[in-house]
Amino acid sequence: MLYLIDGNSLVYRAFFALPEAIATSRGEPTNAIFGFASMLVKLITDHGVEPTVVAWDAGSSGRDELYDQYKAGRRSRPDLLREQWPAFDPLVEAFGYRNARLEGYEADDVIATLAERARTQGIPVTIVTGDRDAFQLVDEAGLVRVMATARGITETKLYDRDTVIERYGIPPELIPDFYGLKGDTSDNIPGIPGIGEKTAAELLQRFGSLEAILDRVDEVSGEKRRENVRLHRDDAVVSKQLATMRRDLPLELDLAAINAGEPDMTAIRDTFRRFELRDPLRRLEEVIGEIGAGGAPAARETVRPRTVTLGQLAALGDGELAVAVREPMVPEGALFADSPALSFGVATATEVLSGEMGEGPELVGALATHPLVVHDAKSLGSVPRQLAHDTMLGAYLLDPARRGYPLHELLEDRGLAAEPDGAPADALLTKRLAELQRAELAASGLEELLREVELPLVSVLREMELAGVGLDVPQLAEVGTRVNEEIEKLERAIYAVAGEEFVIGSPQQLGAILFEKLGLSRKRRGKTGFSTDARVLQAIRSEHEIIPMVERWRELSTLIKTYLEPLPVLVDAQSRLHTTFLQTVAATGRLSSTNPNLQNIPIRTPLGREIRRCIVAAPGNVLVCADYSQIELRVLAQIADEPVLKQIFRAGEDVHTATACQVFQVEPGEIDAGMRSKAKMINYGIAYGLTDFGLADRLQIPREEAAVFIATYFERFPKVREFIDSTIAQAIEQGYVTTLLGRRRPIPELRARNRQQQALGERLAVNTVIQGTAADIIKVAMVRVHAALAGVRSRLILQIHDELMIEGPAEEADEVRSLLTTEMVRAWELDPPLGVDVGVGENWLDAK
DNA sequence: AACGTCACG
DNA sequence: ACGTACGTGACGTTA
Repeated sequence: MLYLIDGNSLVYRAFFALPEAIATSRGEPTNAIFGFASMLVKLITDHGVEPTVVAWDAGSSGRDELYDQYKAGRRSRPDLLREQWPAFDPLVEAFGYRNARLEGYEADDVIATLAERARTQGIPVTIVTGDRDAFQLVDEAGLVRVMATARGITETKLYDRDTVIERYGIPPELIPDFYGLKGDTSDNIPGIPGIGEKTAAELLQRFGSLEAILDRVDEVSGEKRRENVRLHRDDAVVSKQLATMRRDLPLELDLAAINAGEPDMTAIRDTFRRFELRDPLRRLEEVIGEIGAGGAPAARETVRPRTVTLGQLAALGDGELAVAVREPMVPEGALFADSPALSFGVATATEVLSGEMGEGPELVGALATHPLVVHDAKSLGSVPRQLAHDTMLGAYLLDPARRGYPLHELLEDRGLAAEPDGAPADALLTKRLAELQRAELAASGLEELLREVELPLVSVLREMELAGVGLDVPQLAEVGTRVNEEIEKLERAIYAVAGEEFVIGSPQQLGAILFEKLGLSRKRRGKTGFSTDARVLQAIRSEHEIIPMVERWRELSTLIKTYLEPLPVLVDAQSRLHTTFLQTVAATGRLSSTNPNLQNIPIRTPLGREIRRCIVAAPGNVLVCADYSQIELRVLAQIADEPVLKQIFRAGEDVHTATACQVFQVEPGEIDAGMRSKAKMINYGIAYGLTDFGLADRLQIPREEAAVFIATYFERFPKVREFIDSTIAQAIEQGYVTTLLGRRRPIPELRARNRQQQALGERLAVNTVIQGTAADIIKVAMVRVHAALAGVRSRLILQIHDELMIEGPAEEADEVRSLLTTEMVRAWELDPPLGVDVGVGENWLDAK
């Protein structure tokens, strides 16, 4: 395997990722050197010593002529990095690797040229870079792969053709088209405004290339978007050229003659000691010692699958199978046909089968008689009726706070496999992973939660995603027009008052205007400067006329950019929006919603409510919306067994008003809206681990006063204090907390040495029990409601944490209303019972 | 990629 | 002395 390393990319990345404080004892900066050396060491640790070329930029880029703004936005290489620059060439040579550069060209063109030559000579290549453009070099035959830097500096992810498609939704050869559309701000590649990653991928899937999009611009959906494409077509074409790597540089370098580096340990030691890189040197000496002792990397098990057709699967009987797919496989020439092809793998008890086919649902259909084990069953498009185990859900229940659950990461953690391989191998490994998980789930008491709640929920969620929710596009467009007009006026007014034009959306530039130029009061500060967030602006509102305008601009531009512009583009032919519910993201057990997020549709401001009014039922249908009333506080009352709080709910009183009476020690008649809202803040604050400081800040009162409120709260509701204390004690003892249904969340923060982290751990422990229990309850309710809807046409379409939305024929509304209430209340039968408020309407606003 | 900001529960 | 209320997702800017 030949390694081609983009030196510039890695060095820049190391420089920006690592603190400037990394330096020699003489004060010479070494953060980039340290980072780059660490990466080289990591490569040897993971893959041994291999033939390696490191490419570098040299001289001015020929692209300057193509686009004069190219990289104009990039600041000249900071001095701290410039000082480190001379170290890299000798470092590379010490490892026994080759440096390569060509005057007038960038490192990525050198890499592209070498990768192309290697490919034609049949030499397998791994490109190591942080530059996303390089994905265009990945080839179909698997000869050229890209190892891209991930988080931190030594974490990497290996991309082959399938993983590029998984990540971007497009094959490698369309990467230049992709950046031509989307642009790349860090390289000053303009692209087309309003087109981000998702839109670029969608358009390319549909049209096949940038040129096809430009030719057939009339077919692009969305008026504004069409206009943008027409207006910026030249930018897009130039951007694509900028993003296209040159593969034909006149480089004098014979790849076949490059041997595995022979690390010159004397030179390496000298260099590492010179820059005081003790840790990387120690790691390198360890690994070189091992390799020298003959420790070759362990050979990977090869799977030899039997090739079958979909029809032949029927002959498999009815035992449990593990299934995996790789998608979408792009057929040669026919780019992204309507039904993307899949390659699949099936692992039975005794053998592994593989095949190719059209769609996930067909595969699920062919295997209908089998209990199936899958990783992320919802992503198959059709959820198996007999979903026996889902390794993604299993991993989530075992450790719900992980960043993500990619199959290969889980496998790697257990030493099962590492690099991308194929669907048959995935199927076999999914099966093994499932066996390991089953034992652990049983040991942790999580089996029932998986079997009775999370697995049945998968198909419910999939149906909700497919059903979608209606959007009144013309109405939304009308709101958008009004908002756009107002925002333009505001911008002119803001510039006039500020005395100059600036980027209002840049907190940095806004801060400079407000705090430096206009001298307004500074409140809180963050990592990069003084905060300009909504609470700060509110506090200094009366200091200058610019503030209310900026506040309004913020509100409007958020609503425009997050809802008014993107939503209409996402609707299907029936004008419906289809979200994706994520079941393994929230550490507390909640669901989340993405692409679009339908769990954060506005409601709090008048303009927000206008947007919510645009979420509508189909003609003849109505929306039935039911939400649990104060579910988290009821959960708290129940788990804490707090008699006064329970009595408030039993009596059907308004809990915030009642709390206000208790905390402020007055009669119910004396509570005004302000007191109620303060009590509300205290009620929810308690569940989140509020401090006197935090309450004081939010209520704009002295800290002492806030402390009195909190103390009074705990006097009146003493069992809440006991619940909090015992929950924290238990979390410290066990290392985790559990919810009503036994869902677990480990709280490693409690074991941290720093007190801040510990305090965070305490808040997480308490909040997770409450929020997680509420999440358990509504998940149970969803499964029950879904079952209860079997005989009618109405369907569940949304969940918003404590609220369920059903759409159906108007004549079913009464029946659905009562069924919904009943099942939601029954999800956890307690005393006093859960409260549910339900409403019906043709749009979301009216249904609440 | 990280940060700041803001939409929701 | 230090930070200060939990859980999400989306967007724009900047390094």
